[in-house]
Amino acid sequence: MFHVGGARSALFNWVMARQSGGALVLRIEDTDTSRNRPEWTEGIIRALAWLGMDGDEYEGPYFQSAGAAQHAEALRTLMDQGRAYYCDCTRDDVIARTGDQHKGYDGFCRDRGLGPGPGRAVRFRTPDEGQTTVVDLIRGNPVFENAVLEDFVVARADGSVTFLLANAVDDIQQRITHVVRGEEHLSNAPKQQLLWTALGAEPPVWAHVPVIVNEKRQKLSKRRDKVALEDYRAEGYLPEAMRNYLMLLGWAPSGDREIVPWKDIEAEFRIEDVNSSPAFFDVKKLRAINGEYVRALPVERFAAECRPWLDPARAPWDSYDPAVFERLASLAQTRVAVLAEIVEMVDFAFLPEPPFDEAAWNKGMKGPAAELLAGAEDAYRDAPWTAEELKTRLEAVGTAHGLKLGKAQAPVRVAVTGRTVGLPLFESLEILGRETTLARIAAARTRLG
RNA sequence: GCCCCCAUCGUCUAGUGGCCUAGGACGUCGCCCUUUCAAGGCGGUAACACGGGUUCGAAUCCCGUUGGGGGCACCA
Repeated sequence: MFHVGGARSALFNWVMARQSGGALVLRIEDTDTSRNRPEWTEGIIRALAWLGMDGDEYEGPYFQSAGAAQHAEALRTLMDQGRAYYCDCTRDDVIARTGDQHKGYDGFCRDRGLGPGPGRAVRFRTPDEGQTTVVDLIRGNPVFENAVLEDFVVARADGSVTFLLANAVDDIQQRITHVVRGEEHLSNAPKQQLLWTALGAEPPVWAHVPVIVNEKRQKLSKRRDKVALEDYRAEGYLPEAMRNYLMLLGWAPSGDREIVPWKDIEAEFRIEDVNSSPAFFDVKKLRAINGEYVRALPVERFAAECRPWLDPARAPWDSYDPAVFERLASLAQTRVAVLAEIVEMVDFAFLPEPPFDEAAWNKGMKGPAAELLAGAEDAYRDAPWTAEELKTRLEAVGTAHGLKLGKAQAPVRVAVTGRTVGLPLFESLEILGRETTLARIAAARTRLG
């Protein structure tokens, strides 16, 4: 599962790396062995590739767990400097003492001089005074009082180091100059910076990207919101549209433009211009933008992009004819905003029977539907099978009943396609062919009684 | 509770002291086109959270208020 927020951060990182000629490094932060799956990495790589980031666009992936030796060494350095100490407090101990779940560590073991042992973690001794200023390209330079920074854990009781330390060590070693990540990490920045300094390095420049929120203005969460890039991909959002939209969240290209070629984005983007307030993930807008991209596709490309959704393995029909779809594609292109929608747009042509929908049937078969269908059947039996002719003949049938084409076509549409709305009717009939069309009209007449 | 952040139409944004009776896009509404539905065209709707300053002048700068958000794990 690749979170859309992560995707946006990745995009920002990517663009910045390309602009500066620097390298983008992909690091899998797997220091917590208890919650890690190798296949997740594959998913991340696949998602990045879908967005346009092939393996040659970044260095790595590096696995953080592979650096355990250096992490351990850094830990020793901190111990030797007296910047870290052993602690045997459990979380419950701390809460019992402070009476507050969210108060952070109280420094109980700071000067107990504990040695290593089972159940003992290592905490970093944060300075009692002074301030830590985080140089952040997006939110100015937030200042943190060192005194309010708790003594955080840098190594677990089992000896493994935590994310904070591992990151600092790896960042220093990989000579990271810019850290661009979600705002939820902002409060980690001063801690990590303290670590960088303690390890003798000059801290990087940060950019904490505002979170993406839902309609209730809360950070998008896997639990309650649709956040997986893969889900959008499966619905038929185009990667070009997705990355264009993601870049629009918190940033805007020059001029009154929104649909912008990627090369322009790459040329114009500046992390300093990213808004510092949270942005709502508006699927309606995403959809609109996707529609623009879909319509801009050459029709052959459009047809090719639709293929996965039409494949009998996935579609509700057993077999389908690519030649038929090719003829329908141009009719469907302006009517599809998200590729998955192609299925119900053209299913009438591949299903043995038109799909039946009670509401559609009732709506389409109102009034003189029976007479209209009878008239159409007669008119079509020997008609030259062209859309033009089919239209003219049904028009005449309608006129005989005092109806305009808009009304007269309704029963035929429902009889043949099963729906009240859809592709242009006469063109569809032409492609469907006389035999099927007539058979469906006859079937509908029977059903009508 | 503590730390940090944020605040322009419903939404994403433009705007960096006069060009702003605040622009664009999505949404929404209406009209046109029309074989349904889209697409397309035209038009409407709708915002500087509030209160104080600073200034000749403030959406833009400062302070406060209110409101929202993020974080406070031996997760990352």
